Amino acid sequence: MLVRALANAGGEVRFAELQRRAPGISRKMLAQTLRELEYDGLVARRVEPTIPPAVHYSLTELGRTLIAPLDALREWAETHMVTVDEHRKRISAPLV
Amino acid sequence: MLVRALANAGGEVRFAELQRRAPGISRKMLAQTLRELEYDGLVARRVEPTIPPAVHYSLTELGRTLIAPLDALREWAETHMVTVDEHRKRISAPLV
DNA sequence: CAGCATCCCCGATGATACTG
DNA sequence: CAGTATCATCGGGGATGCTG
Repeated sequence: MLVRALANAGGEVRFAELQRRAPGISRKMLAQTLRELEYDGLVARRVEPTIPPAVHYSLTELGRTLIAPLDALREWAETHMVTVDEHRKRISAPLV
Repeated sequence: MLVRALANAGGEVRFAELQRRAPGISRKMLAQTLRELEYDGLVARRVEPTIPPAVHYSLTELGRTLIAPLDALREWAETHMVTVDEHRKRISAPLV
C-alpha cells in the first residue's frame, strides 16, 4: 500500500519513485489516491516550482499514526496466508 | 465487518441474526462473503438438518486471530476520523 | 516530470423472484 | 429459514494521448 511505500521511504518521495515502490499501481490511481490521502491529511505534498516540476510526497504526523495498525494487518496476512492457502486446497471445492 | 459481528456474538450465530448484526449488507453479499470466509478457513458453518434448516456460523481459531489487527484498524478510524474530517473542511476544496 | 482528460469495459453489487 | 438464480446497473479503474 501507498502508506507503507511512503513509510519505507522514510522521508519525501517523488511521484515516479513512488510508482516504482508501489508496483502494479497505475499512474492514474497513484495520482488519485495521493490526492485523496492529501485531502484526508495523511499525506503532505510539496512542489518545487522548477521546470519540469518536482513533486515530493511524505506522510504527515497523522499519516504515520496509521502505519502501526496497517502493518499489524499486513503481518497477519503474511503469517497466515500459508494456512489459508492450505485450507483452500483441503476444501478442494474451488469456490465459484 | 462480518468478522467483528461474529466476534461480538461470541459463539454461533444464525444467518438472519447475522444479517441483523451486520446492517446494510444484502442477503446476497452476506451469503457470498460467508462462503468465502468459510473457504478461507476463517469461518465455520454448521447445519442442523431440521426443516426448515438452521445454519450456524462462528469464527474458527484462525478467524479469531484476525480480530485483534482488525480492531486495531477500526480503533484508529474511530480515533482519527474527527481529525480527518476537520482537515477536509480546512482544505475546503471538496475533492472531485 | 507529473499529472489531466477521454473513452471504454468488465465485474461487483443491488433488486427481485424462486425453492428445498 | 437460508439461501440460489437471473437480470440490470453503475462506476472503478485501465489504456491512451495531451500538456504546462
